[in-house]
Formats: sequence, structure tokens, C-alpha cells
Amino acid sequence: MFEVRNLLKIGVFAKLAGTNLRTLRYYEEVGLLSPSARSSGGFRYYRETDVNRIQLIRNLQDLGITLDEIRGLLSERDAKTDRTICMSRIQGALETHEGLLDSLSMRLERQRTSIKEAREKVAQCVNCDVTPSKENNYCEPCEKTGECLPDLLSGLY
Amino acid sequence: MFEVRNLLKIGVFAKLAGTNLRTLRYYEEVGLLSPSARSSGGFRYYRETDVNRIQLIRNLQDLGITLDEIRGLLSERDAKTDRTICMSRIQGALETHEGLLDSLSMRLERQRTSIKEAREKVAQCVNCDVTPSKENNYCEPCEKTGECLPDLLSGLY
DNA sequence: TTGCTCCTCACGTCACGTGAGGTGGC
DNA sequence: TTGCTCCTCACGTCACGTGAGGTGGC
Repeated sequence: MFEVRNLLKIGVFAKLAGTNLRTLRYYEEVGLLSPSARSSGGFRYYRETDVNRIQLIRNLQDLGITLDEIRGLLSERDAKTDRTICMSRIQGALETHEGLLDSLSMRLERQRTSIKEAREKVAQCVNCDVTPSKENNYCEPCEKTGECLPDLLSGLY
Repeated sequence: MFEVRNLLKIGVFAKLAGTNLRTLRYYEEVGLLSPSARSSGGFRYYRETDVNRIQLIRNLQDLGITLDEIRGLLSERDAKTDRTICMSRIQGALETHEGLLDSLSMRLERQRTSIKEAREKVAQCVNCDVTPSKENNYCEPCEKTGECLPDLLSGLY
């Protein structure tokens, strides 16, 4: 019987972290996060604060980067290097993270405006009396205005 | 020699759409978007406006939904149903899209504030003279303030 | 005709999902 | 001791990546 003080079994840890057993085992397999201890029977035990580590990994995944890249970004913890070097690597990781966040945010903003355009146009289409011709069964260009559809609507029609 | 008017071969179409041949062939395989025509030799030919269709699919993928769900959302085009039914399905698709966008945006905003918190704290850590003890080599809780680290920094240390 | 583009298999990969069959721990 | 949790294989899946070997088209 080893010291279990403050350590969590994989089940409760997974629930706290909002993930599941398979994912945690996979993260261990690829070297992203290992349990802090193992029981003699092989049970994994995790530090409660490592929930934040998992959250960080999930956040970076949401930003579209691979687990391999994430491991590169987060390798400071294991690298027992000089303190100041370590701090600057952490600052670098934060900057990279912010950069990824910015670029995805911008893409989403563009999506938002295109949805707005599409909604305005579709409000017109609802009241349109033109039946699309055989030659133009996608309403492109619009037979009323002669204009192209907004890109998003063009994808939907 | 069939009519090629305004149709694009897969290569130029892929470049316009910002994707590649394999992805386009896969989309066809799973029934997301088929080329408008095939040459006698089997070459795929796409409508230029279908670039918008590809963009829409990519956008929805960025929002974290599967190709199977996307196919469900975009099936109006093939469903030769009543016009008003069709329009309301399109409006539904736009609403779903906007909902997905909102929820991801909110997650990203939370990430943004947590990065800010982490940066503020790490600015303190850079000037910290406390060497982490053996019992607390993660600086959790911080030995200066006694407080927990911001979640994101906790994941990094 | 030459060269570039495209074709169809078909196996590989990443990040897990999903059992099968067996053991650990309060 | 019972039941729930956990363990390790190991095969499956989704959305493509990456050749191999062959043909189409201006």
C-alpha cells in the first residue's frame, strides 16, 4: 500500500478533466502526460492539478494542432533546464498559444459575417417568385438581381 | 469531347478551394460533393461556384462536426422537395451553423482570458527568487502568495 | 509524341472507440 | 466475498496521406 495522498484514480480524474480513460491512456502512450504514480497492481494515480494540464492539451487541440506539436510546446516541464531558460520557453508557449487563438478567432469572425450575409439574402429568397430555370437550377446568379449569391448561400443552394 | 464550359478539372478546382485532390475524392466517396461531370476518360469536372460548397464544408469541420453530420446539414441540395420546405431547411442549417460558431467562440474567449491571467502571473514568476522545494516542485500552491496558480500556468509548470 | 495531369487501388496514420478477457482494492 | 474499477492487448474507425502502376488530354 503506497501513498495515495491527494492522488486520484483514473476514473475520477477523467471525470474531473472532462475526458475519458482511453484518451488518458493514449496521452500517456505518446508521452503527453503520465500518471504521477502507479499502484503495485498497475492502477494509474493522477495529481488533481494535472486536470489543468489536460484542459490545456484539449484547448490546444481545439486550435487545430497535433498532439505531436503539443508535446513540443509543453516539453518544458520535463526539461530540467535552467530556470530562466525554462521561464522564457513557457512565455514562448503562451505566445504561440495566443497566436493560434488569434488566427482561429479571425477565421470564425469571417464565418460570422458570412452567415449574416447569407441570412439577409435568404430572407429575400423566401419571398422570391422565380422558379430556377433548368440552365440555372442553383439560382446562380440570382435571376432577380443578376448578382452572385453570397458565398455561403452558394454553398447551400 | 463533351461540354467543358465553365467546368474545372480537379487540380485547378482544388487550388481555388484551398484543398487537395485526395480530400475532394474522399468527399465524393462519402457523398458530400460530386463533380458535376466526368470526361469519357474518367476525369472529374467541377463547377466553379462549388468552391463555396467546399469552403462551407471546411468551415463546419473547423467547428468540430463530423462529415456525416455535415452531410445531414447540407442534404437540401439533393432533396428535390417543395420550395418552401427547402428554404426552411436552409434557414435551419444557417441557425445550426451559427449556434456551433457561438459555442466555439465562447470557448475561445475563455481561453483568451486564461492566457491573460497566465501572462500576468508568469511576469511575477520571472522575478521570483523562491526555488521550488522537493515537496512542491510544481510551485503549486505558489510559495510566495500561497495561492493556486492560474489554471493555464498550472498546466504549464 | 512528350509531359503533365489525372485515374484507381490499397496500405499507412493520427487520435482515439470499443470490446474481450482478466485482475485490483476498499 | 461481491461488485465495481481498473488493467492490457488488439482490432475498428474517421478523415484523410502517400505511394504504385497506369492512362487521358491540349
